[in-house]
Amino acid sequence: MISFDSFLMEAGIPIYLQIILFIKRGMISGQIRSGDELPSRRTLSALLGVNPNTIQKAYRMLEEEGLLSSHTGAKSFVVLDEATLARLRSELLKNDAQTLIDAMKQMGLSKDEALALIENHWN
Amino acid sequence: MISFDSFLMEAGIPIYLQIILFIKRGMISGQIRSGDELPSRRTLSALLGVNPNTIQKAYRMLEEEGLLSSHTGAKSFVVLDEATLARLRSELLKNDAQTLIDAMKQMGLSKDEALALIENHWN
DNA sequence: ACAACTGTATCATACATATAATACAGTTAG
DNA sequence: CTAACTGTATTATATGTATGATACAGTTGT
Repeated sequence: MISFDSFLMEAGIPIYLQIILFIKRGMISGQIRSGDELPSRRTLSALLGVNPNTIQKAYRMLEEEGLLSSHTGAKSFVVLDEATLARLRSELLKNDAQTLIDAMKQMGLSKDEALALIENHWN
Repeated sequence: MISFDSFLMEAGIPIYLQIILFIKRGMISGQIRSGDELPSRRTLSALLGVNPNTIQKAYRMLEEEGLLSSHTGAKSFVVLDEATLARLRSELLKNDAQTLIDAMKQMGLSKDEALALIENHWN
């Protein structure tokens, strides 16, 4: 069963999007693999202190993207092939990198200053 | 007059927050300085294609944070001292760095992999 | 003085997000 | 079989975000 122990709520971003991101990043890291069972909507709802409908919204969007399989009565599980995993990895990494780079450039930092900033804050 | 030429709308984040961030980052870069006049609510509204009330919300929050001064009838202008600027710089840089680092760690990247990612996407 | 601009305030509407309370249909384990 | 769990659907309510229209008060330049 997938663990949500390290899930931290972040203000400003919709909860259902945070859940989607958390699961996608888990897939990229290898902690979440094809065939893995997801916690039920009600279980995750209780675990995170979030309304079941919000969990359902996140799961539904993941299903529409083809990343999980859901059928009435049965537990939902992850569906992943190598091509999809590569696409996910590429999309998320590129987006995260570009977001930081745009912010750094707008604040007038050089590449080296940005790299040093990440270096210093890593631990 | 402060320029908003390089302002790009980003999906998913409230517009008024994007405007606030844009202005704060301009302050950090030195492009926006104490005493500078801001575009009027109506002018910026037309420039960005955004409702005047949304601009007002952003300006109002900046004023509540003490970063600008507004008085009925007169143009609003930036209010900045060195201590505030240092606080802004520290807050935004730390937040941006930590956001990226958390994402990279969750996806299982090492520090060197993260640094290489930024390095490769900088240009 | 006056016209044209400022900021400010209010009202209505629409959509997205999140919660709450139910209900029902399909599955799975004891 | 049956109880307890699944997913799914519906309805209602509240809040935040964004738009649109309008009004009024204070300023600034000519």
